[in-house]
Amino acid sequence: MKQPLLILTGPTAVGKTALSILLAKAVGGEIISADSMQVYRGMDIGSAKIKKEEMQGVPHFLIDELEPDETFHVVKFQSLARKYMNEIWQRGHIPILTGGTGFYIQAVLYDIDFTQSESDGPYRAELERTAREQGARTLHEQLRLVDPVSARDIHENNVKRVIRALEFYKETGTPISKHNEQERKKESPYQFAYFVLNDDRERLYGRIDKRVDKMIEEGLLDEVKRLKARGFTKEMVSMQGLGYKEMLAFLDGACSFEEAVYILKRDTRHFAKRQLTWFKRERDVIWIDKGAYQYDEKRICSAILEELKNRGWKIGENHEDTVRSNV
RNA sequence: GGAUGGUUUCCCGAGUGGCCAAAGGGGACAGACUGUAAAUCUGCUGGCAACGCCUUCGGUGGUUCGAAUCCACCACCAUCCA
Repeated sequence: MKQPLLILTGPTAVGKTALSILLAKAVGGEIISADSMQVYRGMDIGSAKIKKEEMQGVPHFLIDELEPDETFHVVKFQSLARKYMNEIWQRGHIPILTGGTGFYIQAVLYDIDFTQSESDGPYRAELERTAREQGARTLHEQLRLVDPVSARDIHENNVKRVIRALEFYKETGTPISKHNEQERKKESPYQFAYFVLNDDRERLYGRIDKRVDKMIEEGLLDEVKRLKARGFTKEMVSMQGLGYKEMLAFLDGACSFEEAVYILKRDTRHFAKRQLTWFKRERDVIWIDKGAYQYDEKRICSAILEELKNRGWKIGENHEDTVRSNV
C-alpha cells in the first residue's frame, strides 16, 4: 500500500506557512520544508522562515539544517526529505511537504533518480572556461555531437543546463535527454495530494511588495550584514537567494538602497511567476484559489480536508486511525 | 512678457525626409526546466479578415511623390532673462 504524502505549495507570499500549520494540526501531519533557502541557519528574515512560536508544536524538518556556506541542491534535499518522510510514517503521521521550490517537490514526489552521476568539478570548470572563452555556441556544439535531443531542447545561452547535460553524458555515457524521458514517465510511489495555493496576480504582487517592506523593517539589512561579516559571499548558493543578493549588492556599493529594494521586489514577482509556470505544467495538481474561500484560512483548510475525503483519504478525529487506514 | 530646450508606442529612451509600427532598456504577459532551481534560460509586447491593410510619434494646418523627422500657429513641461 502506498504511503500518504500531502503537498502544500504555491507562489511565494501566498500564505503557505499559516495554512500549513492548520492543515498539519487537522490531519496529524509533520512538515517538511521544500524550500531552498529556509534550510540555512541565520537566514530568517529574507527567507520568510517560520518562527518557532508559529510552529505551534508541529514538527518541522529541513529548516535550519545547514550553514550558509554549505551547498544545497535537489539531490541532498531529496535524500533528506525521504529520510524524514520515513521517520514520520513510522511515527504514524502524515508528512506534509510545504514550500515553494517546485523542482524539489517533483524530485521527491516522483522519486526522480539522480544517483547515476557525480558532479565532476574539474570537467565542469573546463566547460565553464570553454563557454567563457569560446562562447556559449561552441559549448552547445559539443552537446549537439553527443546528445542532439538535448541540444535541440536546451537553448545555447542556457550554459548551466548545457554544462549539466555534457557532464551527465561524460559520467554515464548516455544522453541526459534519454534519462529524463524515462524519469518523466514515472508514477509517484506515494498516495499523494498536491495542493497549489493561489491568488489573483495583482493581489499576490501586492502581498510581495508589502512583505519585502516588512522584511526591511524587521532588519533584513542587518541580517545580511551579519552574514557578510561572517564571511559569506555572493558566490555561495545561499547568498544567491532573493533578499540576500540584493542587500549584498547594496553593501558592496553596486547600487543604492532604494534600487536594491526595487530590484528585490521586482525579482520576487518574477520568481512568483516562474513558480506558477512550474505548477501549471505539473500533472495532478489541485489548485486552490484563495478568493473562492474569502481568504479565510479555516475555510481553505476545510476544503482541503473535503477534497481528501473525496479522494478516499480517511481523515478522522483520531490521527493514528487516519494514518493506519491510509497505510 | 522674452530666450532656449523639450513633448515618441505601458514607462524610460533612440530616431532629424523614404530602408519606421519606429533601435535599446525596463515593466507587463507567456514559456522552458530532471544535481546551483529564490538559480539558469527563452519568447512576446499598436490593431486586423495578417507575405497585405489600417491607426500611431503633444494638437491643428501646411510643404513634399513621401513626414516621428521640414514649416506655421496653438497647448503643455523645463531652464534662463524680465
